[in-house]
Formats: sequence, C-alpha cells, structure tokens
Amino acid sequence: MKPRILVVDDEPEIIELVEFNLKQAGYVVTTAADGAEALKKARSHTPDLIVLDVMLPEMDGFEICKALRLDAATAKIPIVMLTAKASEIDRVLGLELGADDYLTKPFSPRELLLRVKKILARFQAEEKPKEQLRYGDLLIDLPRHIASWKNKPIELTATEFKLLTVLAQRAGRVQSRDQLLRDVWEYDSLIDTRTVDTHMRRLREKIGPASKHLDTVRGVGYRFVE
Amino acid sequence: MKPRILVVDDEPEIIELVEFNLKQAGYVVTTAADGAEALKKARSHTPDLIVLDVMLPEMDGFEICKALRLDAATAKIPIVMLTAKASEIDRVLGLELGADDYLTKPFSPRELLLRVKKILARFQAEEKPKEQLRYGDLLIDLPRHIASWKNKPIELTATEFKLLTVLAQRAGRVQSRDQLLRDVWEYDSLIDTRTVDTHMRRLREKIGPASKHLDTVRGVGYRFVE
DNA sequence: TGGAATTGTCACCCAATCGTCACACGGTTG
DNA sequence: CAACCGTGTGACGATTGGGTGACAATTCCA
Repeated sequence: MKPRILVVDDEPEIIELVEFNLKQAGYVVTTAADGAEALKKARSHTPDLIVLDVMLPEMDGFEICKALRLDAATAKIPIVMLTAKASEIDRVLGLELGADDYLTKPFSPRELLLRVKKILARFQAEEKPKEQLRYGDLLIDLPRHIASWKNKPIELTATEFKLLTVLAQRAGRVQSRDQLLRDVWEYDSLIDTRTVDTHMRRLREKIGPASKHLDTVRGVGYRFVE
Repeated sequence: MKPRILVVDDEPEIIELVEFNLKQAGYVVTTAADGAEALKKARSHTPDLIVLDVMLPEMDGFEICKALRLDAATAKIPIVMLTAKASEIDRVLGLELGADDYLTKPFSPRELLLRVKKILARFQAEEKPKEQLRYGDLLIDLPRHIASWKNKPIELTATEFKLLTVLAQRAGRVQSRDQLLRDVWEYDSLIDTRTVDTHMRRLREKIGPASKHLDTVRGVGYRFVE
C-alpha cells in the first residue's frame, strides 16, 4: 500500500516539482493550494505525511500546522515544513508547532525524498498495523492476503480483499463511497459510478454468512459491524 | 469548573511554593512526592495538567512521563516539566517523552502560571468537534452514524440523523427553519414548505421518549434542550 | 496467443425515503 | 368569541438510492 502524501503550496512550479518527484518515488500525491483546502484534504484523505510551505496567502503554514495538530483526526500526521528563512527553523520544530522536519528553500528534490522517506520509516515503525483482524468466525490475514470463515479460506480477488480490509480496519465507522473509492481504488473521485456497490455485492456473495458484518447505511455508505 | 493540576516534586519547599501560587490563581492542586504516588494520583484524579520535576528519587521524571504516556487513562494529559539543565530540554520536548512545555530551575512563579495558563488554553481549544454526543440516555455517534436511547439503537434515515445531529450540536440554541434547511438539506432556498416540520415529526416519532429534547419554539424554529 | 478471471460500467427495478399538500388543532389576538 | 396564525398530522405521488444481472474491457496466466 503506497504511502499518501499531501503537498501544500501556492506556487504551481513548486507543486509540480514536488509532486513529480514524489510520484516518481512511488507515493500517492494529493495537492492543496491554500490553508482551507489543505485542512479539508488532510481530514478527508488522512495522508501519511504532509509537506507544508510556510509562505502561503491568507492562512500561513504556521497556522495550518497548529490547526492540524489540534484536530485529533490529523494530529498525528507527520509534517515536513518548507521554509525560506533559517531563522524560522526553531519555531517550526519547536513546541508550538511541532513539525517533524523542515527544508529550507531552495531545496533539492533528492533531499526532500530523503527526509520524507526517513520520517515515514520512523512513523511506520512506530505504529504496528495489525496483521490479523478477527471478528467472530471471520479472520482476515493481511500479510498472507487471505480471508477465512470458520477456518475455511474464502476466495477473494485483490480488490475484494482490499475492500474488506479497509472496511474491517475502520470497523464501526461508516465509510462513504467516496472514501472507499479513495482508499481502495486510489481514485481522486469525482465520478459517479456503481463500482463500489458492485464490488460490495460480489464481496457479500463470496463471504456468504460473514456478510452479516457488512451493513449498508442508506444515503451514507457502508459500515463493518462487529 | 476549576482546572485540576497535579504537582510532582520531592522538595517540600518547591511543592509549597507551586501549590500556593496555583491555588491562588484558582486551580485545584494535588501533590505527589514520588513516581509511584504521581502515577497513582494521575490515574485516580485525572488532572487537567501535570507539573513534573525531572529530578526525583527512584523513578525520575523521564520515566514517569513515559509511563503516563503509555497509560491510555493519562496519555493525553499535558505535562510541564521542571528541569535543572538546559541540555535536557530537547529530550524533554522530543518525540520520546513528549512533554508539552518546560521550565528551567530556578523559575519564577509568574512564569509557571503563564505556561500553565497557555497550555490549558490550548487544550481547551482542542475540544474538538465531538464524535459522540450524549444527553442523558440519548447517544449520538457520528462516525458510526447511529443514534441510541438507553443503548438501544434507533432506526433513523440519513436526513433524520443529520437533522438530529445539527440540532444536538447546537444544543440550547434555537434553529430557524431556514437555518435547518441550509444546514441539513444544503438548500439555499427561501422557499416556504412544511418539509422541516414533517421531518421533525418523523424524528420525534422514531426517537420516542428522547423527543423531550426537541422543543418547538413557536414563531421561531426548533431547539434541542439538554 | 488464447481462454479465464477480474474489473468497471450500465440499465433496470423496487422499496425506502422524501417533499408537498390539505386539513386538524391549539394558542393568540382583536 | 371568532378569525387568524403557526404547527402537528396523515396521506400520497415522486424521487432516490442501492441491489442486481449483464456485458465489454482489461488483466492474468498458462
């Protein structure tokens, strides 16, 4: 699963440069041009890391950083700040803002990649994602990529498995179709299709009795219930 | 409601000084002289903030800090560290320990008060948009998209749920029909319909006894009362 | 290369849900 | 006391959202 990175900058050239290099390196990149957009996307996409320029119109990087830290949904996302002045560094890394790393402009793409990689490694090591999810007779084994019901394996395709996994990992919480399209399909969806529904149907067929875990919440999305 | 502060130090004079000043400033103060006592009181009192000396016999401040962070019951309590050496500051504030602020000894009471006040303000601001709303026996769980009365789930449609949510989030304040149309239906219309009324009726029917929370304010709109 | 498996999209259908209306009710006003 | 206004209520037709089957495109794999 590729790490997702949100890049926040108002200068299109910088965005392009950063986006290109990060994508090249195998990350999934979203971008935002201002504070409001950044906060919104940080909330909805829950990226694994945020690259944040200090110099922004309206709401500056400091404020965005603070706002991100205050929201439980985004508080733990590591932040790399892009700053023009060396004098800002203390503030950036300090208590008040708590960014996780910084780069002074101009910076080399290689350098950025190094930092990003380092930080992601640190944070990934920190949180050990569960390798197995068990709900009653349903067992989902992430590394083996196997789901089973009463110890009998269920044949699932890659997409179906991922869909089930994403839902199970957020057990209890309703996931909108948009969210699922993003997290399972890595679309930046604006399109309206029945794709999610169809896959839910196939998934339900295949997992048979275990489909009691898969709730439809009309008008909202789907939910995995325990 | 006065914020509660736990002060941990082994020197009686310091304790006395700090306690006096904090009480003077309107805080409720508890004290602890060693690590074991500190952890115990942090657990049982769940203070809003902890003032923690680094230099302690047996278990030092670093260890206490770590222990506090590891226990879910105390992990989120902000900590102000008292430290003798400037060289320790990095470690205190760093990822490993994650204290929220520090003071180097000797410090002035005024300074301590300032820090405490600042941090408490920050954490109060953090009172984020809640994920759950509870009013007596009525529970509204936003991410799960479930409302329940005395732990028994209430079947609500998407619109009804949103209506209830919007009213509950603005509990106490009257919402006009126009406001509700905007916030729940995302209409920008000035049209005059009985839509809101009808949905209020359906909502009241479904939530049964909990409808005592839903007031009609004649000529104005509706209000959620606690 | 060719057949099988997988995937995304579409058209259709049905039930749940929604918005609206006509009317009933009750408090308010003159 | 009667007209009036605002809200509650019951009913109904329209709309919507999601399940379903089918199909073509794509990928996979031998």
